Amino acid sequence: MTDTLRPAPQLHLDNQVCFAAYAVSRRITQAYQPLLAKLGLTYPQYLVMLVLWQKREQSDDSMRVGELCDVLMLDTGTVTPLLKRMESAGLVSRRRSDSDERVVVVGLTDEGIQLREQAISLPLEALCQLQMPVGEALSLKARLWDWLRKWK
Amino acid sequence: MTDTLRPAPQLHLDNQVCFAAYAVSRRITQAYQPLLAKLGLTYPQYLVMLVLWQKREQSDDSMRVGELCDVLMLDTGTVTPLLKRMESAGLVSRRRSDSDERVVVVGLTDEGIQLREQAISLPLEALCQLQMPVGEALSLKARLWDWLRKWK
DNA sequence: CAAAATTATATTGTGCACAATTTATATCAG
DNA sequence: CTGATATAAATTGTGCACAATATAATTTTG
Repeated sequence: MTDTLRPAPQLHLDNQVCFAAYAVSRRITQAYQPLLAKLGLTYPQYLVMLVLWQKREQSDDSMRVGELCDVLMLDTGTVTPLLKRMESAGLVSRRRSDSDERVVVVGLTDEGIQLREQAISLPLEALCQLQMPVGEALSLKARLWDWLRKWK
Repeated sequence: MTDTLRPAPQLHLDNQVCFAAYAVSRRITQAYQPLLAKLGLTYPQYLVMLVLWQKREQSDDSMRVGELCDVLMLDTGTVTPLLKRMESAGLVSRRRSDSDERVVVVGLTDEGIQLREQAISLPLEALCQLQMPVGEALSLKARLWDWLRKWK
């Protein structure tokens, strides 16, 4: 047995930004999970739908895989299989671009568009689930987006 | 083709607390990853080491699997295989408790204790990696822990 | 004390995350 | 026009996360 270690507060769990962010993120995702299950979506799949629904508000829901990766800050190794599962589920379509055969364009199916109706109330329901006041959510959101803009 | 959708700002990606938290968490983990690779640790493995190192500052680094799950807010399906990999790597030991055969007690090996030396400077290096001032880190940390205490 | 309920961990199966590599297409330099 | 370079996705492999279930030991109850 080695001696007791000299305290190093910077290594204590409750002094870690990293763990706090990780725990908060998982906790929020957990609140969404049962709500999303009703729509047959996983959490990352929901994020893809958010992006495509938002794009469609401008009459165009098509998007390159690479754009999706950029917006969600995920890589193709995550996104490609994710989109394939969503395609099998009938929510999105995937096709090669005509102008550039390297590019794959993703779009919503009718079913994918319809699903938005059931998602409209979801963000608010998630806050309820967490017993988290809307003001608190807005303020934490602002703080985290500030951080992302500066250090992503 | 269906019509353009009526805008629903609550479904826009940049209005989601959930996505902001998820992106921040992954971004911070990414900063740690190359530093941890030098120590042969993954990020969740590092968190386990933090907990055990901290416990050892009080002369006792043994901990039940269930305690580890509680502290890290993870379930056994995540932690059990994680600990097995760490055991194979020679960082921790796992043994059944004598007093209660259901319980598995985890402890640090000598190698696991030694590894702390190389981790001492890691939190600061991660902030450097992110170009994130210490003050900013402290303040974000405080904010996230506040949230966890209230809504975990 | 024996059956029932509880507790602690492990197992199984699905779906991310992401590094590293591969495949295919497009662009550029000479 | 052709070889070199760059770009876009897909593939491969490892390690989480977590729901659901299983296994096994302990405690509680009648």
